[in-house]
Amino acid sequence: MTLASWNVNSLNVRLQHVRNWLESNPVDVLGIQELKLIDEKFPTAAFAEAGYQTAAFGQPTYNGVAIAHRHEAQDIERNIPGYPDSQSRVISATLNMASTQIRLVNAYFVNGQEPGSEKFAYKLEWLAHLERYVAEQLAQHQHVVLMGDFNITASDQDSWDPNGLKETIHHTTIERQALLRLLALGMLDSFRAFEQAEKSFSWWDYRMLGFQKNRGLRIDYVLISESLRPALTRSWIDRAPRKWPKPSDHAPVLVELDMARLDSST
DNA sequence: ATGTCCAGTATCACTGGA
Repeated sequence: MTLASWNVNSLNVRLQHVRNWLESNPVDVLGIQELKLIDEKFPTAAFAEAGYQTAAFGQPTYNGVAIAHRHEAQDIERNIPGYPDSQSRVISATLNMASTQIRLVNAYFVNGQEPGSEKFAYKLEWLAHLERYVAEQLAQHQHVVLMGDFNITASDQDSWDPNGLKETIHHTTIERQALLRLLALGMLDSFRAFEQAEKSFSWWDYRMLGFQKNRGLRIDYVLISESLRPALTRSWIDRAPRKWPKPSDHAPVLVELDMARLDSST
């Protein structure tokens, strides 16, 4: 099965891109971030026509996340229990496969704007609650996937200019430590499980010819629980939609799992 | 530090993104 994560930067504007992309990339699951629309405006019918059920968690103007899935899903959860948040950033679902289940957490991490700002404090607080939430998911579910727009570069190799941007937003030590703590819970950065080209990024600034010059960041991830490592066969970033007219500034990140490789006897 | 590019609001200038 194939899972993908994509920050579409307004589903209103990008719906046709998503439909076109799903047509040539008929993934089993797509986690979407930055819907920028309310639930009443979520294009349920368009996804149904494409063969996907959906669970959405929107809000006016900003944020918003959704899961489009071909398999049956249950136990939909919105945001982080125990952490009241007016911003719609997390949606989770349990996906039923033939013989097993995957708990999927799709998240739009806080941007944080600038270290030291109020928004940065919110980012760190949100990250702490997410860590607790993922730990709970791992305790309750055999297989867990955490995907989304993390708004953090995991290391210098995930930035086009790690020296010039040292300790700026997405590059600070404290953000990276938060991401490392997520991994330390027993999650794997699926992209780095394979050899990848240097300067592989998932986001490029609209300005200053960012994409043409490949001045980007890798800030979109699909983390899988260690339990799924035997099933991991491929992980990649699809840069193609970033070349389309009026693109999202993010590219989809994909993971391929061969669930048949999991030893169900253990 | 600043400019620059994009989306949304009910605009004609602002916030927020990253």
